[in-house]
Amino acid sequence: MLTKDKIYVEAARLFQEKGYAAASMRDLAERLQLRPSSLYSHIRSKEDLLEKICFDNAHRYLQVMEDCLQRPVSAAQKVEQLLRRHIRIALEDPTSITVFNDEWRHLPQPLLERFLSLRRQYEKSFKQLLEEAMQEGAFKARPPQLVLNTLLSSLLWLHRLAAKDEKPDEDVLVGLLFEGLEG
Amino acid sequence: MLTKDKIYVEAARLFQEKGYAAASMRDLAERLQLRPSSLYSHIRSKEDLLEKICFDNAHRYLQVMEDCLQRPVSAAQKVEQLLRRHIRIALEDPTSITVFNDEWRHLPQPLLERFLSLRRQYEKSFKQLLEEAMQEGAFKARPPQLVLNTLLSSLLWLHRLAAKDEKPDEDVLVGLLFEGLEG
DNA sequence: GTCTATAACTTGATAGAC
DNA sequence: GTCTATCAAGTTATAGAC
Repeated sequence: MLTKDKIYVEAARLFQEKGYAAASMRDLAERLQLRPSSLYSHIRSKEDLLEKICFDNAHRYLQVMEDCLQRPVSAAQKVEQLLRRHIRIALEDPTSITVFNDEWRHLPQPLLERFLSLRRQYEKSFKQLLEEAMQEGAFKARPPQLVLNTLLSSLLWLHRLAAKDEKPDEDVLVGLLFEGLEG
Repeated sequence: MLTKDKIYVEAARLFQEKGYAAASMRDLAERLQLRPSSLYSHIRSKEDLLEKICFDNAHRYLQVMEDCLQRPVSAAQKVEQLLRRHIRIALEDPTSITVFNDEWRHLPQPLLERFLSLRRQYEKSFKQLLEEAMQEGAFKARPPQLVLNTLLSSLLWLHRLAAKDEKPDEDVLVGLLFEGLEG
């Protein structure tokens, strides 16, 4: 694996563990068994690391959204697929949801606006899908923004289980979201 | 209001906005129209600010838990009360859930362990309540840890609405958690 | 592409006048 | 209890030898 790629992988882990602001380039260098200055032969700045991590994941989620929208199934089934893909991404690559959700606010200013724009685009598609499913009668009619926020937030804890062997069951989790506590 | 209290209030807001690590004592002083050094006539350190915010909220949630456990109602109804109290706290004092959930990891080491102990205590009570409700047949039987994490996470977005006038409806949110998307 | 050395700056916190 | 002045340590990043 290229040193550059190793740096990005380790940076994502470090940002997840300590948060972007509390993570230092010294930390990062030490984990890679390099001197801090050597990092700069591969990357331009700490902010570049955050930028790549945030935007790679933003595009990944937008790609997932596109895939799900194209499927020839009902809106409710598209939502289910979307949730399942979210769960899988969170379990396979736990840094993704964390950085995507918690650390983007540290992006420097024109990037921050671009990032928020992608995020709004994603949320807009998701909300439309929820509204469709409600019109179909598959979902109970509720304010789509509230439902969207609740759904996305409810998956946020998944990344914490990264280290543990015991992964939560995808079907049970989807069941909980679809049927609620009362099931 | 005492200067000391103003400092704590503003610190909580600042930590919520920028995160503990990215928030500087200079930021804080400026918002209070003080010189940075003046802060230290009222508080001992930046860490003290985080400590108070985290532990005050930990005790507040434990108090809410105690209140709910003592009510002479079914386990499922206790869970509902607990969720409603969580929602109200998040809407009334949006810094609470945020700092309590995101910034505690920056507590210095013996405090961190004490904090996690309180948190485990809270989660243990909550899990027991969920298990009771499942045994009563009010809730579908699912791994309690999964349900707990999903519930607590699903409320995390509430703090973002702090500024907006439009607050989400408590009943709709509780309905979504109890009945799921399909309602 | 790694290293040593260091520049330029920000951080939390203190000393001491008023 | 606020201020000015300042410190010691930590930060990102660069220069230049090898």
